[in-house]
Amino acid sequence: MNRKKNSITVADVARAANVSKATAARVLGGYGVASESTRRSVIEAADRLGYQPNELARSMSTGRTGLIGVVVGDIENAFFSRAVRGISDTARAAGLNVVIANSGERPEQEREMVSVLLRQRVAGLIVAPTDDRDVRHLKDAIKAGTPVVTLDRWVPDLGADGVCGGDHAAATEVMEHLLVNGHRRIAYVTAVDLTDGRLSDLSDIPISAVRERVRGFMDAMHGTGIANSATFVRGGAVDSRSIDGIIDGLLTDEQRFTAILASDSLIGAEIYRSLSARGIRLPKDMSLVSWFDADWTRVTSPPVSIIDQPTYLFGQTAVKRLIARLEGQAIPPDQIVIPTPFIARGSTGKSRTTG
Amino acid sequence: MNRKKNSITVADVARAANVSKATAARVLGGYGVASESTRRSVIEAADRLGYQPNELARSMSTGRTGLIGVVVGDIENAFFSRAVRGISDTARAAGLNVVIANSGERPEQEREMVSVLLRQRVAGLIVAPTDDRDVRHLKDAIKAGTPVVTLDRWVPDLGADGVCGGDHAAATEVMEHLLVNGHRRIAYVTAVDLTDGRLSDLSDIPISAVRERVRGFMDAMHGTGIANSATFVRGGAVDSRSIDGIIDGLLTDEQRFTAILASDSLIGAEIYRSLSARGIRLPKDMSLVSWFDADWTRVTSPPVSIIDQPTYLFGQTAVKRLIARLEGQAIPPDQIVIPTPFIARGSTGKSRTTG
DNA sequence: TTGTACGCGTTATCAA
DNA sequence: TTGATAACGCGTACAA
Repeated sequence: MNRKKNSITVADVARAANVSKATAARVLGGYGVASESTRRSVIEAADRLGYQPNELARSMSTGRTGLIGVVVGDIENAFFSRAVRGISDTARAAGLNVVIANSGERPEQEREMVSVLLRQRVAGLIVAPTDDRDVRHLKDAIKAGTPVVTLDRWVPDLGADGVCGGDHAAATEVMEHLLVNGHRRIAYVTAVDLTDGRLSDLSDIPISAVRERVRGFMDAMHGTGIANSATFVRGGAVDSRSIDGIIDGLLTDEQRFTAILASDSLIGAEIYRSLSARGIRLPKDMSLVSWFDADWTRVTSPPVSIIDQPTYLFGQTAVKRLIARLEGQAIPPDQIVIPTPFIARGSTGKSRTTG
Repeated sequence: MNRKKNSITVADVARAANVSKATAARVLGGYGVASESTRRSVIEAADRLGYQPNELARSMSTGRTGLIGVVVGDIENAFFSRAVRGISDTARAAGLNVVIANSGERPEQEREMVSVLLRQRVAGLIVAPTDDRDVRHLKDAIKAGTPVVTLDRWVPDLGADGVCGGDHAAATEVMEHLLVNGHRRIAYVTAVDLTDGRLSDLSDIPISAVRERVRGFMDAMHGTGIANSATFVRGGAVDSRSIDGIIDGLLTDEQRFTAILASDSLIGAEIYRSLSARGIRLPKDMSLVSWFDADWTRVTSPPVSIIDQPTYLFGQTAVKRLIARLEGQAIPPDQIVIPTPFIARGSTGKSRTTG
């Protein structure tokens, strides 16, 4: 066993302070009792030697790591990085440390990351599950005693708490706004991979957040007597190229679309860019609404109407719930819905066909 | 000692497979030798019981964690989150895991986070140091055998490798562009806290990246015979309010400023917004350049000229260097400079005073 | 108030 | 090819 670094241990400190290992451990660990004099000499010896407690050994001994694992879809997405900030700040304040991992919105990688974190013996997990139908790894974690809180997404039969936005309500709110302004041909654009880019059934959408929004979208459409609203949903919006393709499709469609809903701010930005490049003016030629209050939505002309998702709060709430679980609260798992209000800005106006 | 979760251990697997602990450990750990038959029965027992190796115990035994610690200024800043992505991807590919922490650009918190990571026994550290003059914690880490690579910033006497942008060169390039276009009254806006918001000496800037840019900025100004260029540097740009104040100051200054350099993309976005709100037109009334190719710079009208910092590459490079250190390469620590080219877009044009 | 001795789950050494 | 057994650094009954 070739130890690489030989860091200072309690034994070293004990020796230097002429006390037993146990005594040194007690004052350094801040538990048990010790006389003022020995306490002083131990502490003196400790920072003379530059003692740094070994958190690994401590965890082995106590059985708890004080670590919480977080698996997000993409840390580069401000949606998630802000949530991570909320998680970190709140966890830190509670004396917990945070380990972050990316799933890249890929189920295999999500499973892999969860496994890594479990082997690291995290006390609990916060995960934004990539696919509703593929959550056995999360169920296993829960069964093995590691509480899980889902972030931004809700998986009913998982048995975990979930913190999500009010997706159906937000979609309804946006649609009301658009319908009142005379819009009827409205498209919903998402990154979700749909067969052929088109939606055949709601259950094809494996992420509850998106599914609920689309459900709200379609409910509203049906309410106005539009039957084929499923054809107004476009999937596969994953990069500039695919989004250019979708925009081209929408612009040349026999349905003369007057408004677009972007399922997240990355898609929103690409749509904005694509429309600008094609000389489409907002809101005159087209209205645009994006989920998430991203920086870019405030500097465009006109600024872009958004659904405000307070993801810092999402994260904060998720941690609080997780901590409650860690403390042994045995209430049934449930869904915590955080309101995500629609904020109208300049990118939405009256439909050109009526206004 | 109340163990909370009693996970399956090698001992359990060994018992189930009717072999000794040592044998089970060998096949599960993938080291040593074992006959094909025992290997099979051990593996069968392992995944029948759902064995998950305890990484903590493994680390205790081997003395290495396979963890690398990262301390960034703010994970919410796309500059850093992209770097973190570069770090994660590269580290993961090398079989290392990543623990991320925020310093909030505050020295105390940076020290605290480094300490936390060290206690976690990370194999190495990647840090964006908040203050050049306050790096004893990093020196201590290095001395104790944990290699450090600084990110985006270079601290000469630290004895650590550093991955940075070509800050002086980029500033020079931008300034050439602006000077050629007739600009002379150019302001540099940074978040760095300067006494009274004004710069008295370059050494007041505790972050090499900013210092080098300002140095390039002032060199170029001096080159045109402008002596008091230090007064063109404005500090304390930390939020909307302070930036509004700075913009107001610049617009009413007796120097009729025609161009502004934003030290990062958060500042850039706020400046853009502040200028727009005041009816200042780009580039007619004012030219603007921002560091970092943030999303928002591409959707404004006109799009904003930037200095492109490939921070994914920064992160990737930092990890590679760190791994080289972990493998024991004993070359002297040095600075790795990554080019950060100026990309002219619509926000920079001829100075109104000459054009 | 202090010290002894064992356990946590692994790896690694050395005999068998 | 296997199995006992001692580390690793810390917490913690229990005894002194």
